[in-house]
Amino acid sequence: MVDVAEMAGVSLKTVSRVVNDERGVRAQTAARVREAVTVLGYRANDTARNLRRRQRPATVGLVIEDVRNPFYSGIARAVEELARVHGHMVVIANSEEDPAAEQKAVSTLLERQVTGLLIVPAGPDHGYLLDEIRHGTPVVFMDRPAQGVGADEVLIDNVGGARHATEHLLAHGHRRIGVVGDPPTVYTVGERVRGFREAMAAAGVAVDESLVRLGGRDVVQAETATQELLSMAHPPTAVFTTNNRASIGVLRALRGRESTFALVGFDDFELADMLPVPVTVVKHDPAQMGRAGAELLFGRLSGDERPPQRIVLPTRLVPRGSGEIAGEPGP
Amino acid sequence: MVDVAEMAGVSLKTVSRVVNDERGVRAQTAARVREAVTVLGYRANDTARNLRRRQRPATVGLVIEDVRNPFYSGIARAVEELARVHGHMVVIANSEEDPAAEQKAVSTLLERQVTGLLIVPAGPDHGYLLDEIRHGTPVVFMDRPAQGVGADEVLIDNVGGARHATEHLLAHGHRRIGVVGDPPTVYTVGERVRGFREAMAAAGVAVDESLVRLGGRDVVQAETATQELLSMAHPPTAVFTTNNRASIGVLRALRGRESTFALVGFDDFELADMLPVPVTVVKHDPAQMGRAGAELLFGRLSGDERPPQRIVLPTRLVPRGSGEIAGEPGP
DNA sequence: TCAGTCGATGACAACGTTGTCTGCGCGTTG
DNA sequence: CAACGCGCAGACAACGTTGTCATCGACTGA
Repeated sequence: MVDVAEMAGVSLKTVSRVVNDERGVRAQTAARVREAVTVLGYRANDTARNLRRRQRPATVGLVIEDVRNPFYSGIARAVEELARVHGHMVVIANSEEDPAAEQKAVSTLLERQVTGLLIVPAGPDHGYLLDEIRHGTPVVFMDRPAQGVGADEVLIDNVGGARHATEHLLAHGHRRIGVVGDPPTVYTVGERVRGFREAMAAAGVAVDESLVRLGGRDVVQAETATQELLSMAHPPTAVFTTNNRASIGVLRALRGRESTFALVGFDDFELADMLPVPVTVVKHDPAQMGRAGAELLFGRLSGDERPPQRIVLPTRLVPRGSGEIAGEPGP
Repeated sequence: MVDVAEMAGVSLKTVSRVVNDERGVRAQTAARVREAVTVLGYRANDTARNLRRRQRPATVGLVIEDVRNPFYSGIARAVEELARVHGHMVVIANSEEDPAAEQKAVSTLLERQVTGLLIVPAGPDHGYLLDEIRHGTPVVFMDRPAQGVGADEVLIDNVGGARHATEHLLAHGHRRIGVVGDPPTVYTVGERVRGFREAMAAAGVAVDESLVRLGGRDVVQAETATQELLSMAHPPTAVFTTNNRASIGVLRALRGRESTFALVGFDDFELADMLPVPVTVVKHDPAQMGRAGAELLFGRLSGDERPPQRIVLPTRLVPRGSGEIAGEPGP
């Protein structure tokens, strides 16, 4: 900047005025400055500018489990789009569902002075964010609520979606319905299992606990769980999967087997409709979640002072075939 | 920080020493400072620290086309992992294959003082980065080379992969082979089409240009192109797709049709092996590309002064069925 | 003609840190 | 006992900007 000022024969402040498009500089002077800027390849230093202006870098932090999961990349994309509109960039951190990693990421993000945080919580407690939130850093939790903090949340109707899925299977005569998915300690899984149990109870059907296989964290573990189910003396006639990874694991286990079962999965996934038996799913829109979260965040940044909001997004059952396989005739 | 200093009854510098784990502070004093830090919820201001230390925020910029494409999210994830190891965060920008958007993103990233840039180039010319690179900001181009700049590049063996794909189809008797994909102005598409033509020429088979349908940018357009191919008087007996989006478009168009053709697609994709006719693909590893790019970048940051490197990653043909459909007997 | 005004520009300080240098008190050494 | 070294702590300046205020010349209007 000093070089530019010297070359243009003006003061630092005038250069500052020109690069910031402030008024009060003669056109001729401005032109001289601009020339020097291009010649010297000067670029304003955002760090110094932010320090001086006592503002934070226009960056929001997004903490998710894994970008490779289409659910999260859908969220990430939507957040990025809205952020761009608001002149912000997005820093993505993968928590890998590990509370320690999440906390580490959040803390680094905070030191980096991000203006706001969008978090898919992995840890059980977010009290450690209380101070930050009180100090004015807006935080929005997505997909799962946070414990120990009052903050904006964007969730989906997990219980309702799971209930619909289960009712769908029940309607097709199924009574021995299994569940395959992640550990029930994961909020969404817990809720979805709850929806499943509610629907079963409402139909007066007892849940055979040996058919509930929760705990796998990836496709392979879901596959293994399914193989175990299939090799039981009385295998289930239908299965509800708690998320897209589990659905795919189940499908892999099912492939080539003669024995099969009906399936309804939570989360839609690409090509679900193109498989030999198209997969019936509980669909929802990751982009909608990302948008809603980002909107809340930027709303807070522009002065929205309402009490913490909770947005619950709808789900929709998309029947495609795999859930319509008939079970044994009911009693 | 002043508050902390006051509360602990020490000078600013001593607080600084404590939070930075510098030696030269009595244990007792340090404890007092640390207490004040927790009580007041003090967090070091990275902006000011970076300014003072004349260093840039430990952040790398990643410019890709769209995180939702598994190819890019695979890259993103690998980059993030390596970045974390090096204490860096990753800012992701989606260029949407638009040169203007790319340049805008790069420029913002640069103002943000990122320490390095990983770019999947959308624009044809990257001369505008020359200055930056000369000024010491390391830039690595991924998936496509950059014009007008000497910088590190990580590519895949597009020509070789496409040649293998084509040879595979030729070996199964196909002569009327079509191509569906993005505009050939996209570097990778151009290269893959080149590989296709080379293999055809080597086999002495003329390319029927009416079967080459390049220009679609998404699944839907590939689907349309395929429908056009299928409704021709002499439809192709096989098709080579230049990327995963195109492959999926083709598959969608093919579904439910009686008429079909053999297919080999560039890029692997999830569930490709689970479809009614498992899809033969030219496979490569996005994570490997992300890692290689990030390794180059961090190498530069730690003083690697070699001339610009070009890494070319291998591809592998994975026969799954869709490419093994027999064509008309050759002459 | 002269006070008053306005537009253009610059001097200076400050943003929150940290590197450098200095100072103090105490223990060691010849 | 003087000289020295060492551990600990603080004063000060500077990182690259920009907000504030001052300055200066020219122009306006009575």
